[in-house]
Amino acid sequence: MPSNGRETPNPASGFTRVDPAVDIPAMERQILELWRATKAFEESILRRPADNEYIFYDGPPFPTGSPHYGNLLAGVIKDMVPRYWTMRGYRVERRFGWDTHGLPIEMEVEKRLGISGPKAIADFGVDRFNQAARSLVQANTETWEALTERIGRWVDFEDDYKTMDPEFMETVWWVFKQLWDKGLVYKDFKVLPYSWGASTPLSNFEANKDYRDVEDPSVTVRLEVLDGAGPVETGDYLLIWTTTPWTLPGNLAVAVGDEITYVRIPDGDDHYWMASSRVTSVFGDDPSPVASAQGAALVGIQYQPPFDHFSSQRDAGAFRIISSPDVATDEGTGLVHMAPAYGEADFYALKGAGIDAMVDPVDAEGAFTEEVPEVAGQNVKVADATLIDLLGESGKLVRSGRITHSYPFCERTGTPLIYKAIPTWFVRVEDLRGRMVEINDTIHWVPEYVGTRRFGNWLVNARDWAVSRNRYWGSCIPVWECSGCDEAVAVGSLDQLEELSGQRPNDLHKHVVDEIGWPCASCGGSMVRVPEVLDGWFESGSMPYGMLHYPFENAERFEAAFPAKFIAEGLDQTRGWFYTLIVLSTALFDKPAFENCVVNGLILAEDGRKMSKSLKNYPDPSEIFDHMGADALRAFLINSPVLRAEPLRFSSEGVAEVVRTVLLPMWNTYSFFTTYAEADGITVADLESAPSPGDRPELDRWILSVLQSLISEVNAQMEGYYLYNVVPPTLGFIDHLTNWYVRRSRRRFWRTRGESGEDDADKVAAFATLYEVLTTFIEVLAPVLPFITEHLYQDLVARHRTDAVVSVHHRDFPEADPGLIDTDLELAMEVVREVVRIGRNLRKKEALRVRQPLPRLTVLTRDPTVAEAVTDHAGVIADELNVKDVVTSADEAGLLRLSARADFRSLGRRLGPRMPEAAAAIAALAPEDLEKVLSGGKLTIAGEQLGSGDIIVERVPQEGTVVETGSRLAVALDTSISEDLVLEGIAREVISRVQRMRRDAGLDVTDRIHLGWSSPDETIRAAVARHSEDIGAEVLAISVDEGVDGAEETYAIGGAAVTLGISRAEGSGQIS
RNA sequence: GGGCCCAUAGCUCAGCCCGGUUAGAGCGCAUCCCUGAUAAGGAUGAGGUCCGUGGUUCAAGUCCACGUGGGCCCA
Repeated sequence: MPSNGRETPNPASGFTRVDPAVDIPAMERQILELWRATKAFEESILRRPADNEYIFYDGPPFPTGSPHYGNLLAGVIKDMVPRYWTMRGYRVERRFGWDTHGLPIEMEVEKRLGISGPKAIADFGVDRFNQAARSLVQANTETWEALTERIGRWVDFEDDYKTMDPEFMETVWWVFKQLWDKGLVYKDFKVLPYSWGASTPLSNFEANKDYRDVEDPSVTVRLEVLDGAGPVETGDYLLIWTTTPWTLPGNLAVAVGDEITYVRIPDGDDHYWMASSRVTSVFGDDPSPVASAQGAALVGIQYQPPFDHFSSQRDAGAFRIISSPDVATDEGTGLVHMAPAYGEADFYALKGAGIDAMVDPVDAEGAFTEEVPEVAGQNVKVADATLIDLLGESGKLVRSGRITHSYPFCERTGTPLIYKAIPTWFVRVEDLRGRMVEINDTIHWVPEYVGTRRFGNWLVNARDWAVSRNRYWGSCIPVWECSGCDEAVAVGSLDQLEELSGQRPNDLHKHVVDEIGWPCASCGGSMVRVPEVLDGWFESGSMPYGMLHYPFENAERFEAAFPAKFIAEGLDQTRGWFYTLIVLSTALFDKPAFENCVVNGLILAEDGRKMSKSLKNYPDPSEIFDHMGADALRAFLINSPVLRAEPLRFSSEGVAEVVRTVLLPMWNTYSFFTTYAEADGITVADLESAPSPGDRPELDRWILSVLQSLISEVNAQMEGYYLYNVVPPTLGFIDHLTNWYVRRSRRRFWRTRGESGEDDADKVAAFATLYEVLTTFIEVLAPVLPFITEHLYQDLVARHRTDAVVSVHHRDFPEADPGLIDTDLELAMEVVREVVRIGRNLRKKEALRVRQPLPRLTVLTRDPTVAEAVTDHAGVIADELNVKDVVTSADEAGLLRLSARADFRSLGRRLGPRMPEAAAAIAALAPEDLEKVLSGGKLTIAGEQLGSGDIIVERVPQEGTVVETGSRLAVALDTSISEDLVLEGIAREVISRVQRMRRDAGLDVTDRIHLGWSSPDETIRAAVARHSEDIGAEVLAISVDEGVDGAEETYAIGGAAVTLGISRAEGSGQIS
């Protein structure tokens, strides 16, 4: 493989002028064509050695709808990094992945089929339902492919992975079996939102979709204390309150808050306990507590439950007061009825109290079972009334009313939701927690805080993971249970399934697997698969293994390539993919699943709100592509706060800015190069014959040095995954290149070739330098701007070299050549640019246009390095600022005066409270004292010996001078304008006017003209006459004659008129 | 209710980790320059109670606490 720049050039190959006006989107579409035609992406992988892999994991998105900016952003990051490491010589495979299972897909399928809920799905047929889900997934992938390609993301859609592939699903079984064998899986109850209408638990997300204001019972119930202790006497009553009387048969405890104060209120012969702060809401304004206690003191007291159907549960610890941190006193009585089957907080409070009891007398359709015979068969909401009556009859009802409140409903069936304990499979994440935290510490997160704080905190508090879902379209929980005994088997492969059942299905979805069973090995009963499917996150967390069908295939490859070097996703994946990847990799391999993780923030619409299709508050991505192109969008996104995991307000203005500040300057430079290369007939052979960089003029060495510095900076940032630090130094480089190198070099490119050997050498050096800079710069930017860099590569490199690699993305990423870096030179040029900047500022302030030559510019400095930089570049400065002479001087008498202030940083620590006093004294120092300090002397101020390290002496211009100070120097302009200079200034004005006429006449930059002029003004006549030769040379006039003839224009210069006329000379248009 | 993040110019953001007295950039705006990159390019300028309150300190945009507003995630 040839390394960069070593391909065989076609020596005769010349360059073709490129129009500076560019249609970027059209150019990008051509590049897409080129990539397709040359299979550039596939090649970029194959040409890197297979034993030098860089592993990237692509987090699988749901194929619902079309990709939004968040997906595109993730795509850009996932493209830029692999492109970079590919250019660094690694083989970076990029297989696209699809998260094909899960609730969002099922919901979409239900919508399309017009059915809803488990009953409807069962009637429709799980097999047909799953088939519909599969078709939907396949149909939706196309828009993704189109937009992904358009943004320039190179990723393999052909060899993609899908979580619904049988191979992937088999690996998921294997993963589950690993956990099972390690004892990390268990089954328990989990309280979930439940729809009796649909006979199914819902996700929290679904449960939040339909809240309605409804009227419900509001009952206060008294529960008799059975074993009083302390201030609580036997026979006292605990007051509880609920809006769901149907949960009272399931009551197993009453909760208090440890810190809450409870009081004993007498009422007739009875005494009631409740939270002090809630007394008036129950008893009105005249409560007279006779005793009080903190909640913690009440814990353990036994009471008589509202109903006695489950009184045997007392042996399990039920019907006692327990403590719960969730008890609040903003409603109710501060004594909270606990029915663990019907409330998540209840469930955990009993667990926390060590009470292993649970009763659930409500069936799947929301009706009471025979366990509560009084209401058996009644729906819970219907049973409410009966139960309230029963409480009244038993004397337990204290108050009964109605309350209107907001309550969740089932979005699909319109029935009220209840909470209900559902058997659920868990992974023991809490056992893995410590190790997960340690493993997380080895991961490099960008930005860092996401990993160390946000994700780290999440890990420390990780709870066991509920991995089962009562759904249909997903990987199955591969557990078979015996109908007759406790036997349970986890199946981890098709081989095992075949061995057990004699069957080997080619699809592992629920409708197939549920049909498979075998006789129980211990009791001869039948082994039946449990009904649940796996959480989709379990599958995406299994992606590193599932993608390769590990361990059934690719075992060696996987082991060599795990963990991944790099992943990138949004901040919302903290609890999602990042988490499940780590849980599973820790459980299975005791390793992280990835080494570097780039986390991006959320993209908001320009108005700061979420992007919303219905609000139309953001431009369609394809609009951006059509108007400004993918490169601009990529650079905009990469350079934005989303790369720091912060939200970004998307604005197409920002994208347009990238076009203006990055793409157009690059294109302009490219156009500039090709224009003059063509005009001069520069060939590749000419470029090759240029002197080696070290022997070229300083300006060339300078820009090459700046380029090398940029290369080393970009490499450092990319190696650290700080993608957001790549664009800013690039912008700085573009400024150096266009506003200094090209501008300063222009005349070198124009000089007529062949007039002098010395000029030719300089010209070729300039062309070679600009060529090398451009062709290297595009390599640096190729990962960010894959299109424009490819275009330039094709035209500037590939065209001229017979065995060049076909794409810029196949080249090796540049590495900085320390031999070309000259920091002294870079520093000197900074000084020069500063002098020029200050000089322009001065001219502006003094209203002295640059076209008017001035006699002298003086740089005031005592720094020999600065003085040397100025002296060495006096010509450049003189040219830029149109002055006749540039000198340096250390003598600032009459121009600058000294001014002092304290160096707080060094003095503050030493002086402490005496600081303000010293600062005032320093500001008031006399010039002689300052001179003394400057020459190394010490002064006694505030009782301290202070020297040059403590006092900052600055020079400021004296009033009435044409002087301006910079950070390390001052610039003085001599503004006396002699007669000669006036004439020269006029000549420059004339040149300027003629150039404008040339442009307005549409002449080519190489066209020769005849110039005629006339003026009634003596001074102008003198000026033009004296400088006619210079004028002619500047405006490419082969004759300059008094008397106008042809197209003419009259201008005012310094209040006097001049008439100019130009005409194109015959035979012009030759090489200049 | 909890965790994390953010709040600096009209807009988008640096600066904050490690405190130092004149807070920067780009865009936009205004004024001007250049005219051989020209449907480009450049310079200069105006514009800031650094969200609020309190604290620590000789010194706070920067550190601490509390609050306000916004975001993400979780409950």
